[in-house]
Amino acid sequence: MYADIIVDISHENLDRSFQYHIPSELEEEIKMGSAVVIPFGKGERELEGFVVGFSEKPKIEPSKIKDVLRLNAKALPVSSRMIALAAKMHEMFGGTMNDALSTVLNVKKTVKPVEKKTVVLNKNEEETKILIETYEKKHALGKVRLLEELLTQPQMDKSIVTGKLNIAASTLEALVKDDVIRVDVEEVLRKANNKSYKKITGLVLNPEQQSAVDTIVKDMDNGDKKTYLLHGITGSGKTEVYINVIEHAVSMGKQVIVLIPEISLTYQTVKRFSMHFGDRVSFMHSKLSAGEKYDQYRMAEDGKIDIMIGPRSALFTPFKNLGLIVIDEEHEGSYKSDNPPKYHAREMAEVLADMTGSSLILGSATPSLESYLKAKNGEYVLLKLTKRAKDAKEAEIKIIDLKAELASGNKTMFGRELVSAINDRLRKNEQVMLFLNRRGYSGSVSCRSCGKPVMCPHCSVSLTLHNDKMLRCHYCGYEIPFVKKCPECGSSFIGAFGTGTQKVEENIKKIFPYARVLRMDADTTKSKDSYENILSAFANEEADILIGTQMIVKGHDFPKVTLVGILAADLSLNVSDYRASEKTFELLLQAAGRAGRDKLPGEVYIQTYRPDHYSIVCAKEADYEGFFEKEMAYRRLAGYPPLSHILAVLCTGPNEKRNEDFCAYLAGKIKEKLGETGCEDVFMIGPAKAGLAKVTDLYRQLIYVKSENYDILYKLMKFLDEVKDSYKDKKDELLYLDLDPMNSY
DNA sequence: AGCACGCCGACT
DNA sequence: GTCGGCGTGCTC
Repeated sequence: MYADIIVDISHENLDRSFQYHIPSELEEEIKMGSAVVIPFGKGERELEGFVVGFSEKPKIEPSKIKDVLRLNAKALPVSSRMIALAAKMHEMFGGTMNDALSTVLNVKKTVKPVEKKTVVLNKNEEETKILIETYEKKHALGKVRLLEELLTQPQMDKSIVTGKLNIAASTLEALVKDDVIRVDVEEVLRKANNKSYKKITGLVLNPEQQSAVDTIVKDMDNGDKKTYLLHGITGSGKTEVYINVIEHAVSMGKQVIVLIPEISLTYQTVKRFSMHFGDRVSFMHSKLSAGEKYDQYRMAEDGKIDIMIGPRSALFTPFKNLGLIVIDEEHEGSYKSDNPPKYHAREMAEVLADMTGSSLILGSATPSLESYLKAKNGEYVLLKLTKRAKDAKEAEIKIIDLKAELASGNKTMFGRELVSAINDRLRKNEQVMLFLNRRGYSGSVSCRSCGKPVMCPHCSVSLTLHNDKMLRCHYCGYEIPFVKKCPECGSSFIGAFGTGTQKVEENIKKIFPYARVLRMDADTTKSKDSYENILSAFANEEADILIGTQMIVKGHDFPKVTLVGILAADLSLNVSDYRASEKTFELLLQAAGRAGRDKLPGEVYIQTYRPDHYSIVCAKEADYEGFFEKEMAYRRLAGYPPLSHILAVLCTGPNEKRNEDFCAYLAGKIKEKLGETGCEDVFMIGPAKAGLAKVTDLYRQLIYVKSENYDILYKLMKFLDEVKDSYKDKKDELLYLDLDPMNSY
């Protein structure tokens, strides 16, 4: 009997299985997914690997095949379901099989359990008293101290004994040896969700929520596994729907995975769910320690929890009886992985749901075009929530035309209506959120004489001015003091253009000197708890105005916020990315959703130079349907996803010329390949300098290949992955392949 | 990845 | 003459 084994080294040359002979004594134990130790290479060095298949016959000359050494005791065995999931991921999104395996096995190693040690008295009272006397005679004061303490309480934490009582380890050992005491060891699982929350029961649902729940529950009862797109406006209570459906799934003995877009949303989501499901809820994300991760993994496997919450990686929780997957804010770009395998959590969730017969709920106020299209085509069941829960009314959205403001002499960054609205809220003791999608003090710094912006020497972007008088690159972190003279022409007419959150904060403090202002962006949230601190300070009404970048718009619930100002809606609209309109629309609706979430009515001001752009007009009307139609028409015309597909081929390297040559070589290969298969409807764009032509001193060349046929692009991706090594002059050049990219390069 | 083999330059 | 540079190739 032979096993196909993947070695635990992530390298292309090793990205295949190797056949090993299974010694007869291991035949019983080795299973699909077993972690094994194998001899590898000339040096017979011992490597770890995973069994991904079995075969009766040797595929190569039998004398070359070595024996499996043993099972890898340190590693967790992987269920064959996870191996299959990894294989599917590898197949769908490229990368090495090992990358796929390590993504799926986000917990690989067993970690020593935390042990709770208790010192227990082994003798009765009389015997102990006699012992104390004899020890006193021997001047064994430590033993006396401990035994006297144990007479009052026969069981003590070892940490108290060695700590507070200051008993030496040798003293304990001696007593254990003489059978006077014993030390009991108990394994303690590190609970990630270690807080307890007030329990809530009996949610009252409005008719829309109830009907959504009923639809899903009915299908579940009938064993009908489906995917649902829950399209609910902000504040419509999607979470209540999740909770009710989860309750049903759990009552059927099923387990549930809930995906959230970001680690930062973990705390509030866990709190929400724990209030209903108590300690049957846990969470898992990359910031947990290895031990914590391992214990969450075990708790899931042992059925000690029912609900796992977390970002992308939580999808791979090893539940025995998975019945439901929920993906909240399914439109979020963060569900697509940045590093290989560049998988999309939504698509992997579909695979996993198919494999396990689980239901899948995708929830969003602004569904991705991909999902909405599928819902319209009947692939997903569309469920709508059109009313805000808790009798809250939808916020009123107003547009401020910055062109008109400028024409009438207002040169500030705040429209007059917005200023008076802020004044009004400050007077009424209500809260305001101001949103600007650019951190730092201002945008670029450029010379008024020669017109050249000050650039980062390592990346092809202009430096951003911060209020500590430093110019910083937001891509590589390079910084220099603010230059007084233009580095190009020496002119001293140099100035900063555009506005960042720091400048907004400064100006707001000037206009409203008495307002208490908080700012939240990448610069103020560097330390571990800063994120939570700022949000809780604002929630506790320790501030009147919260200024921030997009991180403030996601899912937070501040009942006292009645005014949201979007200072420059155009910032996200003007980026060169085919998703710009979609992202802007999402952002505007999400931001608008922060206003008036409770009893107080909300108001939203959108400042823009392009008041007629459809993503702004549709956001004002909260008209998702209208936006969808217009955006789909644009995508159809331009041949963009979801109607068409794109393969991004990015080449990087430290030498500009060599990198260009490498990319040109690949472009030639693409042409050859396409000519060969005779595809009419495949278009290659490029090669050309990427939008970001240089990052951290690496030059970037880009090719886009578009086609309506996903298969062709997929095959092309595999093909490029194979031929890239046939380029002879390749040195430090790297190739990145991304199918239907979520961000622009 | 990591290790061995192999074919050329400066040294005890 | 040899030691060691790292380019090349292979791993069941």
